[in-house]
Amino acid sequence: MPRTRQTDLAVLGALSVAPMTGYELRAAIAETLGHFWHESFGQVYPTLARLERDALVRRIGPGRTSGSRLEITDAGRERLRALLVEPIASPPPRNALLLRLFFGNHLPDGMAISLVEQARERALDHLARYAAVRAEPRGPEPGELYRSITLSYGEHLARAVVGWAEETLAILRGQRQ
Amino acid sequence: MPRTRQTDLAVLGALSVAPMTGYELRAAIAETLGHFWHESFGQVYPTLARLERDALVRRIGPGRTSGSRLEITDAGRERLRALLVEPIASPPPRNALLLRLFFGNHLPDGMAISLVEQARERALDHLARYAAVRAEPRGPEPGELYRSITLSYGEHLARAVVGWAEETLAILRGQRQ
DNA sequence: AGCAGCATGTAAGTGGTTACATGATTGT
DNA sequence: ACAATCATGTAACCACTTACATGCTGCT
Repeated sequence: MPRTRQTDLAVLGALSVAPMTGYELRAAIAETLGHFWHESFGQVYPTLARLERDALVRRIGPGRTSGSRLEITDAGRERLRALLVEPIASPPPRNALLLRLFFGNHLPDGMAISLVEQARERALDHLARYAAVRAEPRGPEPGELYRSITLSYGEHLARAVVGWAEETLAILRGQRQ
Repeated sequence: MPRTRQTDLAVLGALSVAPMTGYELRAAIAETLGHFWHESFGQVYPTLARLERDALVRRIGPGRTSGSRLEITDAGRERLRALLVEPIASPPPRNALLLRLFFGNHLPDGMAISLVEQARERALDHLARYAAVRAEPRGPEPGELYRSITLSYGEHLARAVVGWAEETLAILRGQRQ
């Protein structure tokens, strides 16, 4: 079970909400799934072409300006369900921050502290953005519960990073003198 | 600043601790950095060949059975320091679990709950492994502080996942009846 | 003699990024 | 007229995984 067709899942999932052009699709993914998913144009367009060839999506009327919107077909919805229940193949872990920190004794003075501070700041940044999203008024749409659950995941993890960073900074700063 | 040469960093870092064969190197990375880093053989050997060509590592006496150990050179140590201070280029986020959960309303009944349960279990598993590592007796080696810091990161994050999972399970189970 | 573990590599393929090229539409 | 944004794609490249091929060493 390769780690493949993840892009298909994201694309079909997004199109299951509403028909979109490739451009809108990418924007929708960046906006809505942005804090845990990413697709580039170089990935979106070839994927859409393939999905269209396999009749999982279909071209319909024009988008906002030019271009044609793509709509998910029944076969596409079926495919989406099939992809959703496939076991998750996690990519091997690769945490660049921890890799650097692990070799912290080779780091120039103060660098380790600065790395941890940056991590803390980034996490606080994320928390602020999540709070902003939470503040937006929303109706009780069907996907709303699950949107909130993914947001909550981001919040828990960001808070954990802040906690770790503050603990670690206390240790590293204590170590210095 | 491409997301490249991360493998160089991991390899040079590991060799800065002790000379190793490619095989030992890979095992050392899996053991010590295992919870936040990964290298495959198909990556390790070409990298070692390139580093040797660039005189950042050098072949020395045989390993435990056959094969030759590789030692980091002064140029290699310099390179390592240079890589360590390079800004971190994070790969775009791609969380397969959240992607599935986000489209949770397309998931068959009970599937969302099962996904969250699995995530909880995996996190508990990680915590158990971290605890085992903590229990191993260790001397106050130079890298020990930083090893502990990366472990602590793993612990904070795993606890966050457990917390999120339990909160989420309560919500999803409440929703069902 | 045979097996487990040590050791080294290559080849093919994949998923993905980045940069480039191009053009239409809308608002100012 | 011009700029910004909408829109669609391609080409080159990259890191990485997987699978395969090969052979040595030490133990039983």
